[in-house]
Order: sequence, then C-alpha cells, then structure tokens
Amino acid sequence: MSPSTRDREPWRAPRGMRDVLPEEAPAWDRLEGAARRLSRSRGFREIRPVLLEETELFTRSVGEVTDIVEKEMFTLKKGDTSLSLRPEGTAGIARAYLQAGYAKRAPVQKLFTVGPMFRYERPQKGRDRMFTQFDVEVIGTLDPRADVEVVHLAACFFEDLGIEGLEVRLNSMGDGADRDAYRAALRAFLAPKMDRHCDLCRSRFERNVLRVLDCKNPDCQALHEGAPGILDFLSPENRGHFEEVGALLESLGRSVVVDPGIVRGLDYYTRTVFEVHYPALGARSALCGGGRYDHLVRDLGGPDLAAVGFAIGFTPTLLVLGELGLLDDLPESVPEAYVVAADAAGRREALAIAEELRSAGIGATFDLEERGLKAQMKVAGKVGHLLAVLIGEDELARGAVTIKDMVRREQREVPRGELTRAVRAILGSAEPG
RNA sequence: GUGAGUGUAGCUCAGGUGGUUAGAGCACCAGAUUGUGGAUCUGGGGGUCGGGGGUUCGAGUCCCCUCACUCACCCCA
Repeated sequence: MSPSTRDREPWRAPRGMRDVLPEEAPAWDRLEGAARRLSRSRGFREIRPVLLEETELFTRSVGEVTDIVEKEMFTLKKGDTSLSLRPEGTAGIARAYLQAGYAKRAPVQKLFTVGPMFRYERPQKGRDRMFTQFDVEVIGTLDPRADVEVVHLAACFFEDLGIEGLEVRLNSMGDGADRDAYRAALRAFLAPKMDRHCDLCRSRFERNVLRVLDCKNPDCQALHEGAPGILDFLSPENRGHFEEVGALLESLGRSVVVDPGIVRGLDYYTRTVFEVHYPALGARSALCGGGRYDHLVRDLGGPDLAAVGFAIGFTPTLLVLGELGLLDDLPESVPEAYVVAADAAGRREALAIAEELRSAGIGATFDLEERGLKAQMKVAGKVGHLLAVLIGEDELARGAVTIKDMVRREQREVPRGELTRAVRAILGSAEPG
C-alpha cells in the first residue's frame, strides 16, 4: 500500500524545474515579446518543433562522447522506441526543416523558436533542468551576411531589453582540413608537456583538445605560451569568410572582439563561432553562444547545406535584467474595470455588468468571495484596475450604476444605459492617444 | 558525479551554554468608518520548527541518517 497523501511531503516541481507564476509572467512576456518582434521584423519565421525527438537524433548531431548525450538527456523508453526531451533546439529545427521538405523547395530559411529545453544535470545558479531558450537559425546559406544577421540579432535582443555594454566575441573554427590540421597542431604542441598540466587539462586533452586553452590555472596558462592559433590555420576561403563577417558587423556599428579562445563544445560547429558577453558579470558573463554548423543538415541525412544560429537562455538573461533593475515596474495585465457589488442583489447584477463591458471590448472582472464593499474597493485599487463599477440596491432601484475613476478618485452615478459610454469616457481620458 | 553551506508562518528573519502554550515585520482577514481603495489604530487567522531515528526527565536547540534548496567544481545545448 502506498502511503496516504498526508504521510508524504508536499508535492513540488521536479528538481531543477520551476514554475513561472503570474507575478513573474510579465518578465517572461517581455523576453518572449522582444524575441518574436525582433525576429519577425528581420524576416525570421517562427517554427515550433516537437519537444520529444528520437534519442538517436541528438546522439548523431551533438556528438556521442559529450556529457550531453552520455548523461544529461531525459529519455523515455516505451517498447522499442527511445525518445528524449530536446536538450537543445538546433537538432530538432534541422530535422523539422528536412521533414518539411524545405531543403528542396526553399532551402534558405530564417527560423526562430522560443521554448523549453531539458537537461538532466545538477541545478546551479542560472542553470535549471528545464529552461527556456530563444533559438535562431539560418539554414541553407554560407553567405557571411547570414552570420551577421544572426550575431547582430542576438546583440540587438539584449539591447532591446535595456542591457548596455555588451561585448561580441568572434572566432572561427575553420572547417574540414584546416580544422583538423589545427587540432593536430595543437595536440602536437601540448602533448610533450601534458604531464605538467592539471588533471582538468589532461581530461580535456583527451575529450576536446581545444578546450585545454580555456584552463584558468595560471601554471597551465604559462604552458600555453606560444601555442598555435586557429586563425593561422584557416584556409584562404575560410579566412576570407571570417574577415568578411567581422567587417560587415563593424559596418553596422557593431564592434566585435576577436577571441581565439572561443571554442564551442559541440562537435557540429564549423567556421564562425561567437558569444555575446555582459562583462560586468565576470567569470560567467556569456549570455549567448552560437555559430555555424555547416554539415549538420548533411549529417542528418539531407544535402550538405550550410547553417548558422544561436541560442539564448532566458535564465541568465533574467538574472542580468534583475540585477540591473530592469524588471521592476513591469505590471501584470489586468482588466480595466472591476465590478463592485454592494449587496446580494448587486452580486447577481455584477456578472451581467461585467459581461456587458466585455462585449464592448472593455476588460472587466469582479469579486467571487462575497466580500464586503470596502474589501472589494481595496482590491480594485491595489490590483490596478482603472475604474470600479459599483452596483447595489440603490443603483438597481434607480436603474443606474456608480462609476468610480480609481486614478482620480472621483465617482458619479450614470443611467445603466450609459454604462459603456461613461466607462469609455474615463478610459479615454486616462489613456491619451 | 565531487565538495561546501542552508533548511523556523505565504515572504524576510529572531529564537545565548537544550527547560512550560515557538516570536517579529511584511502579506492576508476583520473592525474602527452599519455603501467605497493605497494612511493610521485595534484585533484575528495561519507553523508537521524539512523528514526519520537517537541522546535526555525534557530537543526548534545536541548526535546520526535522509530529503530539499543554494553555491562552487565538472560540463555546457
């Protein structure tokens, strides 16, 4: 027998997952609104891929030896099928793109999506197991202007939210031969001195050589002196592409910092990689990461189409906005009118009055607890309704309603037939334009 | 996965060396003002002191276990 409900501890959301409560919804609205508005105004189309994919889609695209695939996916098994909640957005979008046939009928697509991703990992500051991302992808072109569209959009998103002093860091990982050549060169450079590096470096040396250079340990840093730089290995073509992206961004007034240290962790990245930082945050200042994945579509069984994109996590973004005080004064949306019932007779009529206002396109609600007149007025004022419509025996007897302007604290009685007109008059004067 | 910290009312927190019915502020409800809001005053409701076990005459307080949260590492989509 399972324990009764009384015996267990209160239900709570699964570890690392949090509810967005009504009080927090305005902030989320703001982020989602900015993401959609800025994307659409640039010709990006919204796509909403399924949240579950066949597990193998992620192992193929992200790389089988990464932690992501090895232990950080929420996987559901049922019969012969193994499905996983998406740990990132790109693979699903590329899959949907192929499935929809865009590769043949309209290969160049500018796409975006906003939605939840899932990662089974130890929760930490700014890192939840269910988190929301704003994902942007341009699939089907290697045009440097596509890179610029993507990078610039990421930066504009943060600026639209009011974050200033951003730093766009740019790098190229090359592609194919030059990428391989660089890895080999770096490996050759580091190999003789690996015994003097820290454990972390040795681990990275095996896993992902490029990340060895990320080590913060001063001793290791010293050993990195003279290490080969990726930019010196780029083919003329890739070098030209990288420089063109930078030049075009500068031409838009978007200054960039070339940072050879930027190494995205996933296997599928090629050529352009970038991060948008808010340096004031210090060690963990990256708000956005992205880059090219020019062979992902091919690896998923489609044609060899180039693509570039980014992901912005809402959690770190909200953290920054909160610290900057940019989330204060974000009011919840409330209906304009609050219908206040003075007595039992008024309570019956409140419903009809609210509905009449709603029919006229005016938001209206009322108390559901048979609370006193004073308590209802208090709610109306506190919640932020612009006006109260008071109804009770007196008004009913006279075929009238009392309308109170909550902002000006003035009220007057009008014939019931004048209700919407009088309400509109108050709303019109309260919100000029 | 590793390490550390914290768990007392819806929220933020008090509760020296264990000692009777566990407190405050905010929030909430009601009244003062028998039909009217953000102030004030008065009163009120609300707590498995994370959970379990142990020590003790007695545990919010000490010990063990466990769970949750937080922070860092790892990893980074």
